[in-house]
Amino acid sequence: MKTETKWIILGILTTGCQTGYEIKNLMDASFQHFWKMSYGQIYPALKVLVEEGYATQSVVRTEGAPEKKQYTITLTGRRMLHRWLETPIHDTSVVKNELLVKLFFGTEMTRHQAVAHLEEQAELLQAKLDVYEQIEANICNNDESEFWMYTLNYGKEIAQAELLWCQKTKGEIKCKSE
Amino acid sequence: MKTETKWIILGILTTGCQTGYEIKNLMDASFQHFWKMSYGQIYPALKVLVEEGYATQSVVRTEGAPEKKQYTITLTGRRMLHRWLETPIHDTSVVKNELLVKLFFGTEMTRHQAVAHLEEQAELLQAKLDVYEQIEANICNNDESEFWMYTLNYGKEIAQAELLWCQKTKGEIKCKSE
DNA sequence: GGGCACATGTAAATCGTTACATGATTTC
DNA sequence: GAAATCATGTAACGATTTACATGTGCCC
Repeated sequence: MKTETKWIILGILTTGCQTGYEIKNLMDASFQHFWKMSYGQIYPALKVLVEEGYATQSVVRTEGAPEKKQYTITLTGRRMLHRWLETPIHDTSVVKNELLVKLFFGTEMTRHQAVAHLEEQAELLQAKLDVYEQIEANICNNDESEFWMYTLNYGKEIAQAELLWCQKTKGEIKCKSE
Repeated sequence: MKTETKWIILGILTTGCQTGYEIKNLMDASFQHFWKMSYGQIYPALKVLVEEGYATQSVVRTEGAPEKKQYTITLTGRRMLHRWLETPIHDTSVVKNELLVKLFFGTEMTRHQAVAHLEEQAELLQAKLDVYEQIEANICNNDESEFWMYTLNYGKEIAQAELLWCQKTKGEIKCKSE
């Protein structure tokens, strides 16, 4: 079990999410632009956290609802989380950018093709930006959302920069073909 | 074998690199900011490419140098590469940003800690930018480097945007603590 | 002789995704 | 009664990293 996965799940337990399902929802809603996880990672990680004493599990049976397993972070768990949060960030960045890879091999395609890729990417980025704007419009800017806002800002600003680069590069590629 | 890995190796074969070792070197020198690969992927991929008829292998024995295996892309290989280059880019982005994750859990650390992370990151970004500048200064701007330059520009502009965000966020975090 | 650059490769372990299995309740 | 949402989980597969094994030739 990669340690980061475990600590991130543990961290999410401090945000009000208590079940695997809720964790996955939070991931998809607020986290997906900087980290992704599947059920195949979440449920086993929760199990491990309980085994190690960093979280406790309780089964909740509500009438008129499916049974669910609530997880709560323990004191030891919180201490370990803080320890992880304090440690310096090592470059985990597993970057895979297919657009840049294909563009790198630009001499093997037509300029028209390269431009088409950039245009498609620009559209996707614009859509991403629109989503971010919508999210921002829908949250009340309270104390609890402070740190989330920083990560959202990151997403917005990087997408913006990517969009600008797309436009600029498109222009340069067209320019050179004349 | 993930198809992308194979096509990327095949693409690199068109850039003048002919051995696994050279491919790895190119990767580390020009590619590392948007895709990474280890020998454990490169050598098996080369083997597969030969098996599928997309590349040929020849063993070269030079006096006073270790034996090496040169790979050359075949006509079929080039045709398949072009086909891959033409296909639309699907979002492969496997983003893992530990800084954003830790910042997301900002309420679980001191503001001082959060700022420290941002400062450390800013330094790393500045170092990255310096490396990019140096690379740019050392290459002659000929036709062959055109597409590589675009990917380098991407790296520079995104790093720049990240740096700005670091600075801005640092300010906001400090501001709120007073 | 030590260290470095060149050069190739694999096995094991780890990590992560996908697809599947299951089943309750609610809404249309 | 169909579809959507809530809810949990795993097995198989695929991808990737890490560590190891091996050897040459050159320079100090």
